[in-house]
Amino acid sequence: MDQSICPRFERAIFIMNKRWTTLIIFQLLEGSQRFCEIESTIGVSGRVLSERLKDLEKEGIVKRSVYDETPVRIEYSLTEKGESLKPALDQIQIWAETWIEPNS
Amino acid sequence: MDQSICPRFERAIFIMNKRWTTLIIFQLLEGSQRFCEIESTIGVSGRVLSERLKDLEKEGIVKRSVYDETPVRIEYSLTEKGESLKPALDQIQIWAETWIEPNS
DNA sequence: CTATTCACTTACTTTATGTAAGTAAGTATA
DNA sequence: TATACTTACTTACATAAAGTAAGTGAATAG
Repeated sequence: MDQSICPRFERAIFIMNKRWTTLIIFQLLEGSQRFCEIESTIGVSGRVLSERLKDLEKEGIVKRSVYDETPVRIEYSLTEKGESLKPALDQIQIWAETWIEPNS
Repeated sequence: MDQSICPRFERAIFIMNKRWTTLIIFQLLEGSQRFCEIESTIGVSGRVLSERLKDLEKEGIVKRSVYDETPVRIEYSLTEKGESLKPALDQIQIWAETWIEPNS
């Protein structure tokens, strides 16, 4: 490589640029959700969702909470680090509203 | 699917969430660049770069300009639609500066 | 000539994702 | 008391996407 890109930015992109990740975070910005809710809302397969949620937990972006009811309830939510991605996703939303046609 | 995500946002994510796309756009925000410059700066393979530039051209985000010099010079730059992704990428950069450690 | 550069393309390998079935723990129904 | 059903996954296998490396054609340098 000749020059190089800011390594923090590159790492941020590395995290967010995996398929489904941004959509999962976007979904969790609405509030905490269960596995099958995320699965059915965004249309990701369970196999990949499970993988992504683990990655995001490791990155400290998502928190997994187990509620010991019967039956047990497991909810995923954003940490502070995750919540603070909101301005970035908001900007993508603004861009989309301006530049993406509703029918494409 | 139970509910559904805003289709414009989903489409925006569909475009941007392919591997390398965001990095290519980020790179072109610096100014127009040649194929091999992008290739060597971000470390993407020629095979994928070629594919992505074509996709981004179709989306109206990137413009390909041929300068008929000897040897011919081909430069890629952002259209207005592409440039207007800057605020979104800026927000990712801000997030990265706050939340990503330099050594990870 | 021969070598080299640029902007790609092609062929082949490796990795990522999708699909579908399976599992374990518990609840509800017949 | 079976049987079926739900949730939150995991596993096995098939397909799609990306990486690697070599090749192409046009031009220019030595």
